[in-house]
Amino acid sequence: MTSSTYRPASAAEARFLAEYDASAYATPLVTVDPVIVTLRDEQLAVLLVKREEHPFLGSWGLPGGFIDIRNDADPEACAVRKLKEKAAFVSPYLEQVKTVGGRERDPRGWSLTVLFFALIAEDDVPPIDKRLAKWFPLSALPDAMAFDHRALIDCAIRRIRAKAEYTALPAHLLPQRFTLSKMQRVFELVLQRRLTAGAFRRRIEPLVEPIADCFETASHRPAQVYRLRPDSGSLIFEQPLKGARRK
Amino acid sequence: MTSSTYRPASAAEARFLAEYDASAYATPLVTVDPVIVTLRDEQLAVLLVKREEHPFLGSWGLPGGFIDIRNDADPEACAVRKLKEKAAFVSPYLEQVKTVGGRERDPRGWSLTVLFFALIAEDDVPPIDKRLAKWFPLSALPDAMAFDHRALIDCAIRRIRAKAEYTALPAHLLPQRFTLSKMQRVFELVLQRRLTAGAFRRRIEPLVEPIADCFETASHRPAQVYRLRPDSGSLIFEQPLKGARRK
DNA sequence: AGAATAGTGTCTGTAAGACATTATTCA
DNA sequence: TGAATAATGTCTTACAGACACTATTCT
Repeated sequence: MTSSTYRPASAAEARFLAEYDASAYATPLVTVDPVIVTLRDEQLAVLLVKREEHPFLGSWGLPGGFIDIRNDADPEACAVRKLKEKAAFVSPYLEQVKTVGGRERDPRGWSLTVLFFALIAEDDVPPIDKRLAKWFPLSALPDAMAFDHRALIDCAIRRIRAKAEYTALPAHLLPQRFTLSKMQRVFELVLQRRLTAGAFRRRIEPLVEPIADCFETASHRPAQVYRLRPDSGSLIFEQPLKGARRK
Repeated sequence: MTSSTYRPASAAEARFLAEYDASAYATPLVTVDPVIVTLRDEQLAVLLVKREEHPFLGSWGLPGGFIDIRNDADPEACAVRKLKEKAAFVSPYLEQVKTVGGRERDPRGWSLTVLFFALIAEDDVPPIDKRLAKWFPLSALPDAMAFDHRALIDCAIRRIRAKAEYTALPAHLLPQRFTLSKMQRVFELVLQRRLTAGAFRRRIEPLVEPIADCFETASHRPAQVYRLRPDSGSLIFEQPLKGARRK
């Protein structure tokens, strides 16, 4: 299958392309693996599916799979499709991490996988079919997982934690409306350390805007409800976080 | 070709693997493209090769190519092989950027490429066959390039520039021994702005060590020669650079 | 001596962390 | 009134950028 919109530069090139047979060469198996991350019970959790096919039949693994060159426009589209097939996620934040591959990572042969992570707010998590998929907190991942998926998860989580130091990435784990206390808690869970409220607010304030007359009320002072500023774009801070608070 | 070291979990899985034919499914074309970067005449420059095959015959493109699943252990090994095939680079710094793919980027069909960049010191650049390959300064890249290689170069350069803000990545563009002034100049060229000597030295000093009694001499005060500290590892700074100097 | 670059010392501004204090609600 | 959390104000510290000043060599 050759591309349709491309205009060959010469008759010789057109002939070459007409005769080109991509299947004549041995290529790697190519998959996409999304690490779908949310917060559950104050813990980072990832969605795993139970494999219904060989190899690793019955093991837990990432909800990924082969790129379908007929239907996927690009790797991102493939990742979105995988997310849709497992559950009707509402356009979560999706980011490519890296590509890993080699001769040994898949017993079916030389394989390459494009690793993504997706962040989704706890409130936006759709119900899942518990026979097929399950949320695992990071602290209680299954012992034996399919392929190198355990290493892939570690890699994606490292990336998320690293970016939380100098961007507002964890904001994508929050619902659209949130209080700054909730937001701080999410950052603390991702960063695995306590932050001080003053510094956190100063840092995050330029990226959020209060929703007028909207407060979250409880048996204490009501909390202003915020949303991300529509123009806050990449959510990058000038300064990385420095330390942790002592108490 | 299935992996040899894997031990199937069951007889059924062993049977499945024995009968698995990876070539039965349509897979993308899979390539690796390294953006080889050095400094020439006070400018960032990339190595391009003239394509000797269709498509884009005669155009300049990145010195990449197909993954050879027989000989390449993983994508990094493939990138190293590509670098070796074009010139005997001495183990340059190599980093994966991202993977791009889709239906339209290669007229031969749905293709995926794993993008890398390599950094190499001007002094370590081996001589190249000028009929096959050529260094292009970033400011004077060829107008029409093969595939989406122009966009790939832009992407790799953006990554290098971004990391120069919070890591000592540009150090890999220096020879093993260098003066701090030379180092500062390299950072300035990568960052495209002037830096102040005081702040730069404070920042970089923990990552380098002076070589005893080794000075670079000229018609002015001799400059201490430094090398990277062997333990400086990932070369990450606590603080990102903030601004530029005025004059 | 003067040119040229290497290298240092110090001031200032900015922003982070610490922490005490005030604010507001409900039980 | 007290518990609980929200939100603010201020002090201290760390470090980047500015910039003047000293150091050392060669011509």
